Amino acid sequence: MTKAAKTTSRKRYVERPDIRALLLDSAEALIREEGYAAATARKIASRVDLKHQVVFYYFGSQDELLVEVFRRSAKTHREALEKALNSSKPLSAMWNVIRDPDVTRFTLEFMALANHNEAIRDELAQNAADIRQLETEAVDRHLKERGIDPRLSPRLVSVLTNALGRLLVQEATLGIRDGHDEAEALVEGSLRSFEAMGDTTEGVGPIVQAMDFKEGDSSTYQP
Amino acid sequence: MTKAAKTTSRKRYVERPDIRALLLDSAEALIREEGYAAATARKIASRVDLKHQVVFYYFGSQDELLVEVFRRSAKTHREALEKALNSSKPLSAMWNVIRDPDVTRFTLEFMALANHNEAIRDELAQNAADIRQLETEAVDRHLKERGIDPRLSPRLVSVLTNALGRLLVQEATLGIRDGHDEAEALVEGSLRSFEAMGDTTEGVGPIVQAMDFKEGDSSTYQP
DNA sequence: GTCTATATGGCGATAGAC
DNA sequence: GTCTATCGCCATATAGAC
Repeated sequence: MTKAAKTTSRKRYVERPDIRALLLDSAEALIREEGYAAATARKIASRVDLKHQVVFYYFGSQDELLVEVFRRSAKTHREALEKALNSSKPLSAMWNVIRDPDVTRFTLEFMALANHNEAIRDELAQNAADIRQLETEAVDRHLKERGIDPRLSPRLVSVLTNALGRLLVQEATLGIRDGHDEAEALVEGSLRSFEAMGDTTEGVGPIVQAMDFKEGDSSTYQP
Repeated sequence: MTKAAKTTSRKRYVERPDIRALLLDSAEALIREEGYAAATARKIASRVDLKHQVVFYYFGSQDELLVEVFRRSAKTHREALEKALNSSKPLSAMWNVIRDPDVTRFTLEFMALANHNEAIRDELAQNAADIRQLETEAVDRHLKERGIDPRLSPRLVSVLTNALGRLLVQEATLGIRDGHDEAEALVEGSLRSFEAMGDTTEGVGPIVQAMDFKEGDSSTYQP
C-alpha cells in the first residue's frame, strides 16, 4: 500500500504488498478448510485472482510451497507459545495454546503429509523437538524460581500435556467427549496447583496432587 | 483356488476367491505406503492386475471404498484389542496394541481425511467411542475382580494411555524420542503395578504409584 | 511479474460390448 | 464380471509474449 502510493498509476494492476504472503495465506486457508490435497496451484492462485503459474514463479514447486506454509505457521505458533510461557501463569497459558483446535487440526494435515514426504517430515521433526525443548525449559525455570524439586520432570509435563491436549481436540472434532471432563479436570487441577505451589506443598508433583482428586469428580464415573 | 479347481478351464482368467477383498487389500496397502491421496481407483486396480473400472463396479465410488477399508481395519483392530483385554495382563497388552506404529500411522491417514469428509468422520467417531467403551469396561472389570476402588477412573486410564501412546508413536515416526523413556517408564510402571495390585496397595491409583517413581529414573533429567 | 499457450498425464465416472 | 472406449475435468510444469 505504501509502496503503491510511491509509484505512478501507470500500472494496470495495483501493486500488491506481498504476493508471496498472499499466496501463503491462500494455501493455508485451503489446507484448513479442505485439507492438504485441496491446496493445488490453481485453487491457491484463483483465491487471489491470479493464474496458477504464479505459484510456480514464486515457489518453484508444490512441495516447496507446502514446506513454507508449515514454516510460517510454525513460527507463528512458536511465538504464541513463547508468549504464553512468559506470562504470569505459564502452565495454564501453555495448556490453552496446546488445546487450540485450529492449530491441532492444521498440524494433523502436515503429520499425515509427513508420513510420506521426507521434506515435510524433517520440518516437523525439527519443529517438534524445538517446541519440546522450549516447553521443558520454561517448566523447569518455573520450578526453579519457586524452589520446587519436582518428582514429575519438566520434560514429562510437556509430553503429557501435549499428548492429552491433542487427543482431546482430535476427539472433540469427531464429536466425542467421553472422559474429557475428567481428563480436563485432571490436567487443569494439576497445572493450577503447580502454579500455586511454593507454599505448603513443595516437593510434590502437580499431577500427583491432582491424582488425589481434590476436585473430587472422578468417583462419579460409570463405565 | 479351490473354486477354480471346480470350474472348467474355459475361463480366460483364473477365478479369484474374493476380488472385493483383494481390492480392499490393495487400497489399504497403498494408503499405508503412500497416503490416502495415492489410493486412486487406477492404482488400486493395477496392483491386482485389473482395470480401474472394477473399483466402481465393486464399490460404486471412491468414498465408499475408503469407508469400507476403514471399517475392515477397524474390525481387525477391535478384535486384537479385545483379545488383549481378555488376556492375563490386560493393561500391558492394551498398551502394546495402542502403541502399534502401523495402526497409529494408518489411523492418522483417516483422521486427516475425517477433517474434511463427513462419512469418514462419522465412521471414526463411532469407532473411537466404541473402543473407549470397550477399554473402559475392561479396566473396570479388572478392578472389580480384584476388589480395588480406584481413584483414577477406568475411563481416564483409557484416555491417558491412548493419548500418550499416540504421541509417542507419532513422534517416533519423526525420529524424536525426547522424554519418551520417562513417559514409557511412567505408563509401564503404572500398568504393571495396576496388574499386580490387590495385595498391599489397594485403593491407590496406578499412575499415582508410578508418580512416586519407584522406577527412579525421572530425577536424572536435564532440561 | 503476470499473462497466454501448450505439453503431458492422471483422475472419477459412465456406456456398452462380450 | 471384466473389458474397451470415451467424456470432461484437473493436475504439475515449462516456454515465451508483453
